[in-house]
Amino acid sequence: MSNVDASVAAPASVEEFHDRLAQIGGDLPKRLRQCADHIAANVDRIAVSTVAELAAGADVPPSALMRFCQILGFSGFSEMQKLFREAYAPGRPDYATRLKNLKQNGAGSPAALLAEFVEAGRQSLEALAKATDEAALARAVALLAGAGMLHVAGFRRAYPVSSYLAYVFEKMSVPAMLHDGAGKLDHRFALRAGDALIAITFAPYSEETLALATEARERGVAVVAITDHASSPLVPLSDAILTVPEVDFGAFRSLSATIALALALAVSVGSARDSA
Amino acid sequence: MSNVDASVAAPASVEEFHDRLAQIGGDLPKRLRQCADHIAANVDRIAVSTVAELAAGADVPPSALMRFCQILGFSGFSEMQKLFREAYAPGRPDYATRLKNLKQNGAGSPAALLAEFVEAGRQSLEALAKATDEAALARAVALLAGAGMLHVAGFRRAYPVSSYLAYVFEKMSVPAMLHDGAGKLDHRFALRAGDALIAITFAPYSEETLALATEARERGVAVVAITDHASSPLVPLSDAILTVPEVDFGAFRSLSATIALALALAVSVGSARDSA
DNA sequence: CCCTTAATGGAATATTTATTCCATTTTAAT
DNA sequence: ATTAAAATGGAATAAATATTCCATTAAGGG
Repeated sequence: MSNVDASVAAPASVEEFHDRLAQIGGDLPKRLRQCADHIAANVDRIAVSTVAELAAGADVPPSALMRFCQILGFSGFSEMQKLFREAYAPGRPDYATRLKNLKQNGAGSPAALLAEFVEAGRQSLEALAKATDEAALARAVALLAGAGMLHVAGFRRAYPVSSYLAYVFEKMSVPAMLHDGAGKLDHRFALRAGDALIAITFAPYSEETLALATEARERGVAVVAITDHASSPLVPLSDAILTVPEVDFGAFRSLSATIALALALAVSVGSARDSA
Repeated sequence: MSNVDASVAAPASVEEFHDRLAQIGGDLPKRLRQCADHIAANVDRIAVSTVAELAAGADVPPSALMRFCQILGFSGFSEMQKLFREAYAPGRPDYATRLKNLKQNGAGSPAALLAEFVEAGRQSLEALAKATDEAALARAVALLAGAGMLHVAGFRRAYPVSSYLAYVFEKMSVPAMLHDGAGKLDHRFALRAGDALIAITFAPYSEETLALATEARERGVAVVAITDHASSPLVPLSDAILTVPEVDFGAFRSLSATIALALALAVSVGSARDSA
C-alpha cells in the first residue's frame, strides 16, 4: 500500500471520514476494494452494525474489514463506529417525534395537517435531489443565461412559482417579464427573437401555458419547462425540461420542492449572466 | 404490575413501540419510571447505545433497564434494539450522498446550488415542525373560519405565498381576495366588518403590508400574520401570529417551509368552513 | 405489627463481538 | 525461476455486552 501512510490519524469527523474514503481512491487490492465500496454505499449502517454484518454485506471475511478500518486510520472497527455513533444526529427523531405529537391533535386538525404537509414537503425535496437531471438543469441555465428577455408563465398552482421566479430575477437584475394573465392577456407578442420562456405547469396542465409555449416554439423562442412528469404535454414543446416530483394527497400536492428548484434555477441564471 | 400483561407480545414496529410506551403510562414504580422517561426522550439512541449507556442516562442500574425492556414485551434489550436497528431508515444517507454528489459539480454550479437550496428547504421544514405554536395555528384557523371575506396581502418575496393561499382558498370555495398590488391599489376599502386579513411579510418588512394591516386593525378587521420573527413589526398589529423559520443565505432565504404552512393553513380553514 | 409481594441493585454467568495472530496464497520485483 | 512483499482467510483469544439470579430492601395489605 504505497499511497496510504500507516501513521495517518483517524478521521475526527464524518466529513473527514468521507474525504479519507475518497482520498484512498481506486488503488486497492480486491478485498479492500470491496470493503471501500460497501462502506461508501452503506455509511448509514456503520453505527448500527457489527463487523460481521458489514463484512457479510461486503462479501469479505471480518478480518478484511478490520484491515480496512486500520487503513482509514482507525485503530479498529470500534473506533470507527464510535465516530458514527457519536455523530448520530438526534435531530431527526426529534423531528419524527414532533410530527407524531402534532398528529395527535387528531386527523384533520390544523396541527395534524401541518405535520402531513411538512413531511410531504420534506419527502418532495429529497425526491427532487435524487431525481434531478443535472445535465438538463445545466442546459436550462445555459439557455436562459444566453437569452434576452426571460418570460415566465405559470397559472393557478404554478403561479406562486412563476411569481417567485420573477421576484428572484428582479433581485438579481435579470430582465424578466411575468405573464400574470391579468385582463386575460397572454402578451404573446412580447415573445421576441432571442428571448426565452419558462413555462410552468402541472397536471391537469393549463391550456394557457401550453398555448404560450406553442407560440414561443413557433416563434423560435427557447422554452424551458418546469413540469411534473416526463410525459407532460409541455415536454414536446420544450428545449430543456425540469421535472419535479411532489408528494400528492389527491386534492393537494406539496409545492415546496418546486419552490426550491425555482430558487436554484433563478440564482444559477442570475450568476451565469453576471459573469457573462 | 397490575396493568401490564406478562404475555403481551413485543412491539413489531417503531410505531407500535411508541403506542406501547404511551399505554404503559404513569403507574410505574420509581426506577421503571425513570427508564420510561429516559427511553421516551431518547428513542433515537436505542439503536446506537449499550444497556449500560442507556441505564446510565436514566440513572438506573442495567438490571432495571432489562426489566423495563421486558415490561414492554421484549425478551430483552437486544430484541428491542434489533427493532430500532432494522427500522433505521436507509433513505437519508442516499439523500446525503446525493447532495454531496450534486455539490461536487463545483461551488456556484446549478447542481450545487440546487443541493444547497434543497437542504435549506428541508431544514426549514423541520424547523417549522418543531417551532410551530399549535395554539396560534388553531387560533388563526378559528379567526379565518369565522370571517366573511379573507383578504390576502403579501408582496415581493411574500407574493408567491399569498398567491398560493388565494389559489388554495379558491379550490376550497373559500371567499378570498388577493391584494396583488396591481395599479398600486391597496383596496383598503374592501376591508369590511367581519372580514379577516392574512398579512404576510418578512424582513425587511413591506411598508404596504404593514400599512394594510394597520388599516385593518383600525377597522376592527382581524389580522392573521405570517412572518419570520416574534419581533416582526407585524406582530403588534395582529390577532394571531404564525412565525416561520427559513434558512437564510444572506441574499436569499428558503421559502419552502412557508409554502407548506400556507397549504396547511388554507386547507384547515377550508375544512373548518365546510363543517360550519 | 407481621406477612406477603414487589422492587431493587449488583455480581456472576453467558453470549456476542472485536481483535490479533499465523499459516497460506497471491502478486510483484529482480 | 526465485525471492520478497502483500494480500488473504480463519481460528484463537480478548474484550465488551447482555442476561440471569439472588439477597436485600421497600411497599402494601390484613
